[in-house]
Amino acid sequence: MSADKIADALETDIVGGAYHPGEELKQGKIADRFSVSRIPVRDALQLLAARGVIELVPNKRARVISLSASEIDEVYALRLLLESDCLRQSIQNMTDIDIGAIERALAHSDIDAKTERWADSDWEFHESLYRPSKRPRQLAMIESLRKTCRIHIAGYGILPSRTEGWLDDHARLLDACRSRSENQAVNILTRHIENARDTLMSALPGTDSAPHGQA
Amino acid sequence: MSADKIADALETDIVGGAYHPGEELKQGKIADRFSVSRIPVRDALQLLAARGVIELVPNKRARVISLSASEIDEVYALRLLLESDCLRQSIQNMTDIDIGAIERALAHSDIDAKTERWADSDWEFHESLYRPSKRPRQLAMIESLRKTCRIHIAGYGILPSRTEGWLDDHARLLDACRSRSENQAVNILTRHIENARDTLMSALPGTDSAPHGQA
DNA sequence: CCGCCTCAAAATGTATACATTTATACATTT
DNA sequence: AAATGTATAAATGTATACATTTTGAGGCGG
Repeated sequence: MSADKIADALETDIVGGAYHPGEELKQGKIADRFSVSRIPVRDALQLLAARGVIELVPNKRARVISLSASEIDEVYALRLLLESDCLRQSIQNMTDIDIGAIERALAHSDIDAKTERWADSDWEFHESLYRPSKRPRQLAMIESLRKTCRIHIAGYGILPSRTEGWLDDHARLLDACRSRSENQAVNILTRHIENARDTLMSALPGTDSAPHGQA
Repeated sequence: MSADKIADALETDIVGGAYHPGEELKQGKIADRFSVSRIPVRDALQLLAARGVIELVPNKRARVISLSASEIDEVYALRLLLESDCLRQSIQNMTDIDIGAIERALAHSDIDAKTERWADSDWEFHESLYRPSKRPRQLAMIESLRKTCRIHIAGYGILPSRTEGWLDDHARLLDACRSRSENQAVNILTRHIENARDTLMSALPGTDSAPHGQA
């Protein structure tokens, strides 16, 4: 098993909530688990650090990222900026074929609602929304920021209780795309993301139910 | 010499134009140069890949990034989005102390105009503009995108011939900050960045003087 | 003359062994 | 008992040696 595969496996575990934010990853343990030496494990950890999944300080143990409230707030501000712009670009380029792909992604996420695959399907839907923008780098940034959020959501055990509301947002986003209503789509998306932000913020350890307060 | 230092030294060389886009970096050569084994060199290369300075594919040689015209176009689109937003946030938080820091950075970049230190001073000025935004993550993204541009500018041997115009833009940006004119500042910044983009695009190998054409 | 295959040289990937740094537990002191 | 210093254990960083993959040159055939 090579560094890439190890990184992918670890990332799946981390975004799935098997490790919570701040938890340590020891090279030796991981090497044993995958039956390799520590060298490819080190490479894998570097890759995860590059993807923003773990934090790596020389001579210290690797840790799953753990963001403060204000850091999470900035991440969501960046998501609002990048995803809104991406959606605008996307709608401007959107063909009927793209609409079809979004419809399929919506149906798929409908099936996976309330299951453990929800997060994956949710991302697939948004990716289908953003892909027509033809902005691969921007899309990668968005995916990375979303992964950051997901690690915290999974790590703090936030259940997908509001899945219905989110599915509803998705359906309305699709409608806005069908009619090429840029502003309407961006409005829906903005509320969608702000909603997710507040859900996460109020579940943060230390802050008890303070939806978007201090910064 | 450890991985961090090696990465920093290599990055300085690359953004300084010692390597041009697409050029190969061989682990063995670098290891000899710094009198270490290939292990810390590999770590350094991973760090540079994480910073977006080189491209790293398993079993292949490391290469300095080399972006196509459309990729560079996307990078500038992202810069326009992120830097404009950052400047707005910054001006909203800006104190007189911050203004003073911008004034000093402007004076410093004035001194370094037309020297090889221009690029560093230019970044210092923009950093002083953006720092009051209190968006460290957004600032890091901007710095990374700018570094990407700088690698290509340096690698294709674009001389700082238009430095006076850019210094003028900086002075006008400072004025706009003094009067807290968000829109005016963003307008100046937008033209400033678009100007730099067109300068780079028309110097790209393969495209001869086509300022912002196909995408 | 161009394209393709083969094979040796070179570069990257990995395991093992060892050095260095960090962390934990324990004893000591106040 | 709390705080501090020290020693032992554990984890990370690096060098060397070897396996694997890529690459590039040369020869072969079209």
